[in-house]
Amino acid sequence: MSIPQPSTDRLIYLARILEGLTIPTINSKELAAKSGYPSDTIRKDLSFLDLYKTAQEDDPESIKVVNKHQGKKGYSVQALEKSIKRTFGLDKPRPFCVIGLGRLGSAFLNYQGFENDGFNLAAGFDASVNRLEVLSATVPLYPTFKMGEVIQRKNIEMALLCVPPEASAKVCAIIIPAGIKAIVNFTPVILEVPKEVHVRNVHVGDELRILATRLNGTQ
Amino acid sequence: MSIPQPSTDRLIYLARILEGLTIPTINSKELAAKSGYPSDTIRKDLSFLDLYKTAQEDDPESIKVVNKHQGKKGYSVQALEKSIKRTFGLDKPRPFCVIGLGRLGSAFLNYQGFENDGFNLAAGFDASVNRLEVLSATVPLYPTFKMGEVIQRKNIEMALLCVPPEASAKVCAIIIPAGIKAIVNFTPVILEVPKEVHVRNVHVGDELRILATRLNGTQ
DNA sequence: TCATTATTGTGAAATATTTCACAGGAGGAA
DNA sequence: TTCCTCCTGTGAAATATTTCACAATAATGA
Repeated sequence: MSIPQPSTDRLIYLARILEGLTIPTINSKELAAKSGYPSDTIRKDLSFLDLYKTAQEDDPESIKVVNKHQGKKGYSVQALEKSIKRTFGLDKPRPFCVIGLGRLGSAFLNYQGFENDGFNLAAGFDASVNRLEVLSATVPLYPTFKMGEVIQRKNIEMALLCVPPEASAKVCAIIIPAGIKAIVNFTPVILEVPKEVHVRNVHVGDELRILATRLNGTQ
Repeated sequence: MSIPQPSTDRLIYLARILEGLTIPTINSKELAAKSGYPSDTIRKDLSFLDLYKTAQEDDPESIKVVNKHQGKKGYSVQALEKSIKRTFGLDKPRPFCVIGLGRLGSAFLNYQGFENDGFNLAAGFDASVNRLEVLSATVPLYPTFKMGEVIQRKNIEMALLCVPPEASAKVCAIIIPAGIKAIVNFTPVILEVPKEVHVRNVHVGDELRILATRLNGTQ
């Protein structure tokens, strides 16, 4: 029995909220206020988690405190966060790469949050050797012609695609055979990929459009 | 009777696909192949549009060609794109602003696509006067202390929030009373806003996490 | 012209998701 | 301890969304 996609999305958002908290416990109403989701929906979502299991493995003594009914206290923030990450396999870091090191791509080289997010930036690629020489990063950087080989060798399955629009199709033709299974696409191009490859498009114009429909009262 | 949110999201994505096409017509199966959505779902989504109306107002003669059954030809790409934009009020440009002109925020000052997306970048704001002097842009730039006044005077309702995380709450406290009703939030902070203000979070870490759950086969 | 074929548009059925509502258990007060 | 209150966890009901399936209709070709 699998977790519904809308629940998955909400739970990942809740994990982000929990990460930012310093209090020890929180109840479903407080989570509702912070997230904007109804507390019923949140409780239902949480019922898909392996809360009990997490508690048990971490510390058998803590079961009572960590989960199942806790009377008036709500949930342990820490246990909840762990449980969400564990349920979705986000507790062991996955390697990923950045392709295209222009304004946006190179900004990711300096972003300090990926470790905490559960990911490991394992490589950066760019077509311009000049650019690679100018950039200083703790991450290993490679020219495009080594991309396929490096992805394969390092077992990288995820990529941030930050190349100019005209390069996106060519890049996909290299990285997908090399083993990439998930792409965060920052180009405005619609990628045509096999259906086993997952894509999330990040497009400011579309975000603005979705918001605009809400301002309209259409929808 | 309103259009379901999932349909709205898909239609906006379809509009993006249609913008990139040079062919005159397309059918639901071809749209399915390009978008990844089932053709039935697409046809159902399109049934919410005011296709007929669009054709009529643009050119009374074109009704037959533009929509309703077209036999084996499918839809007019142009008419479909227009209809989606019209249905959601995306056909007249809306002003918006960029707040925080660091790496990411300043990149938006040079992005050429907003006009085409249906938006008008009307102002940029940053706390650092030095930074404002260095940046060259066709967009008017202002220091933070003028933000509330400018937003109000220009009737700006939408903002891209690109400030450092610790500044986000303070900024919201200024821009929301000034009239901002929709925010694309690029900070990793969960914004606490009144429920009439719409927020879309753009968070690379969360995108990676959602993709990771799919690689897992969880969900 | 007329038969054939491809494709739309959409009610109705199937499925999925959200909301409800309440039993049951835990904390707190006296 | 005992009662009271609050909050969880979850089936069941309500609602929403997706998929099905097919009548209607336009393009094509004989």
